Amino acid sequence: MGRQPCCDKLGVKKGPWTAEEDKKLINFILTNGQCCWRAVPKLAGLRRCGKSCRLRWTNYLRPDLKRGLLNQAEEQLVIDLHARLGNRWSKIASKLPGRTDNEIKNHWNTHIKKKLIKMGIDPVTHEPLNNVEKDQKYSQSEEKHPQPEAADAPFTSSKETSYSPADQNSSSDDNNLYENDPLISCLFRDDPLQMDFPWEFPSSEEGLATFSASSWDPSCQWLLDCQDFGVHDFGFECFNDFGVVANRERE
DNA sequence: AAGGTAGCCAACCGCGACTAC
DNA sequence: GGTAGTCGCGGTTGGCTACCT
Repeated sequence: MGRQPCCDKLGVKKGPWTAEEDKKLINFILTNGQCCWRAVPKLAGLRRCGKSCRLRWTNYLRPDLKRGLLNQAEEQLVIDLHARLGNRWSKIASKLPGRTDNEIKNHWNTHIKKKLIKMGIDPVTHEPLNNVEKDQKYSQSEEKHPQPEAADAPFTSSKETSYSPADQNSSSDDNNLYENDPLISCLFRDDPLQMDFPWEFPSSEEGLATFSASSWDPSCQWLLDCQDFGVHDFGFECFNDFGVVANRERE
């Protein structure tokens, strides 16, 4: 016999999360850590699927999340990584601290894609749109993603090698394919990309605030983020408690 | 002011890989 | 070794908001 089903569809709530549900989930994770997602809803007293809990946590409630639009440097990095990896959003997100794959995917589809098209660059192949049209005429039976030429791809680095987004299905050969590119090879190590530029983002009324990615302190951002996702609805008392719990755990 | 449209984003769905039984 | 559950990922959708006519 296998395992039990992830959730018994009956009685499982769907749709937007309420402040109360968020509170329960946050409280549970901060107290118990991320364990088996299947068990989370039951243990946390939620009528949700474990899958839904995981998504809510990773995409919205995680204390180390950055809120707000991607800055220019992040956007450039996303474009660069997408040129090499294609739609492997989780891989791309793993190199952008505080950003989720969902967030990057949304940003790509709503902002970057349009920007690139406006600039005459095909967002799939990262080639100039004219070239893409020509390629499609010449080789309709060939691969969907022609190999980008380094000189023609304005958003790719000078260290361009022979991979393309078309390689995205060849997961087992990733290491071999990308080992010559420092940027890509770092994706297959556990450590996040060390960016030597500071994160810059507009802080409400003080112009630009800067902080370095390496000095990232989740506990600080956690407190700042409370305002961002409408924590007022939760009641601040509970978040004071979370802060205490989180700090205790760190000690 | 009201209705229509476009943009944005949180959340869901379905699939594949992995793994427990 | 086969079956079935879990997890994570990428694609898609639906609802809310802002903007336009």
